[in-house]
Amino acid sequence: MKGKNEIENNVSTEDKIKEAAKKVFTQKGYAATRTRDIAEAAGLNLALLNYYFRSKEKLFDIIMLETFQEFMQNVVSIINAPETTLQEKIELMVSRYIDTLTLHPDLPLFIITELKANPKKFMNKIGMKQVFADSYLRKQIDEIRAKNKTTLPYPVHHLMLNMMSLIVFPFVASPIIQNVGGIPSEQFNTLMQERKKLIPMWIGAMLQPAMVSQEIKEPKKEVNKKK
Amino acid sequence: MKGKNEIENNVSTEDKIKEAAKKVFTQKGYAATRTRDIAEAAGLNLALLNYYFRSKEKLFDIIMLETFQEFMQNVVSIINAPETTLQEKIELMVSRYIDTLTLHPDLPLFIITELKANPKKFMNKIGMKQVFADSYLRKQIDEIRAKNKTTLPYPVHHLMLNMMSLIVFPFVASPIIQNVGGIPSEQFNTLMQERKKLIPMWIGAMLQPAMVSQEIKEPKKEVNKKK
DNA sequence: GTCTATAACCTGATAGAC
DNA sequence: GTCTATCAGGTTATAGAC
Repeated sequence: MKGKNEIENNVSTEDKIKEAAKKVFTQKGYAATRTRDIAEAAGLNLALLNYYFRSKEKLFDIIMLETFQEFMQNVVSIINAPETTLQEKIELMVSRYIDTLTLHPDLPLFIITELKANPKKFMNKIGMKQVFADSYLRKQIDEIRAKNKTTLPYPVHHLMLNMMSLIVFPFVASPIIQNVGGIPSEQFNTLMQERKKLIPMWIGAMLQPAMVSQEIKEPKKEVNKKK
Repeated sequence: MKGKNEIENNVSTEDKIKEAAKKVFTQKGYAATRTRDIAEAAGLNLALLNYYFRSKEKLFDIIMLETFQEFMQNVVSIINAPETTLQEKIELMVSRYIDTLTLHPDLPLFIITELKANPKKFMNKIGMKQVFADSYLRKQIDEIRAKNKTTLPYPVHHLMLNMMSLIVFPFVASPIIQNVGGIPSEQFNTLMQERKKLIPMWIGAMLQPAMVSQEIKEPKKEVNKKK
């Protein structure tokens, strides 16, 4: 169907459109992008979009699904590898996520926004309800807790949530960090590189049962406070 | 100008519009909301919007500014109180933020999205470049570090970022947590209540210099792993 | 398959009656 | 101040030439 006898610019029109669509959609969101933007970004005519994909919405759905799966796939494979230690898993996840998101910083905000705008639409098509609960990672954490003969003073899922928070939130909040905080994007990337080493360390600390009793040591204030 | 001699439903039309606008805008974002939605939510006519505020955009700008300031104000007052200890500040911030966001879970995503869509527009009007760097909280952290005669193995601003991540990210990601993770909103709120106690604990652990050396204790794997 | 021109529709904004 | 009716502009989708 493609690559007849012309030299072809290597990539099919359909893929050009998808590529451009992904770029514009992830950057501006569904509602704010006009099909014209996509056509322009692809260096193509508007009518082509409707020729290849029937409508803006249909095109969007494809992009959305692919993007989301790509995003999750990353974790799933790491999280379920039986040959890596817990420590390695954590380091791998942090590192790979930070690299991916440094290249595609718009991804998380895009996925979250569109999933929120249309939960029912994508809920079903995303067949992964209990990614974390069923994972090998989860099993390893449980093992450690058993081995150490201690119980974490909180449900385990907080840990996963914390890890994702520490990794993903800075990217999501980068409009604030960069514009309000006045940090240029170059410095932001450095910050995230630092976190590759720091986040596993922090997560490790959260796994320590001893941690519970630790209090912040600081000079006592003498001022009376209302309470 | 209002409340002439009619019984008046207590709240002025202008405020009805603002209230409805805030609700719809924060829920769907600027691009996806139609002025008709706002009018309907306010139980009023479309033309009224343009009568009171000149355009959709002008109305939006007002909402956006107010919302953002409200959001930041919360921190600033806590962060700069000289009479509370560091520990108290952290507990207060966590607790107050979680309460606010439980009531208005859309706020962070809204602010981030719109700030990203139009950085230049709001950058100037938001007069708070270095909220954290200049804060009393920052000063207290520095004091502790001096007192303990240790240096944290990372720049301090990570700490603030971590705290915001642990608090705010779950709300931002709630579309994923609730729809993909299959956690109902009631259970989500419980989760966040738990975190009121947990986050200060975790942040405390991050402040411990000893933390650095802690490694995760787990059974060693014998499997060869590629590297 | 790709383009131009245009139709069909939607949305923000206004005119004008009350 | 509030409403109904309508306009003006922009956006998606299609018809039809090449």
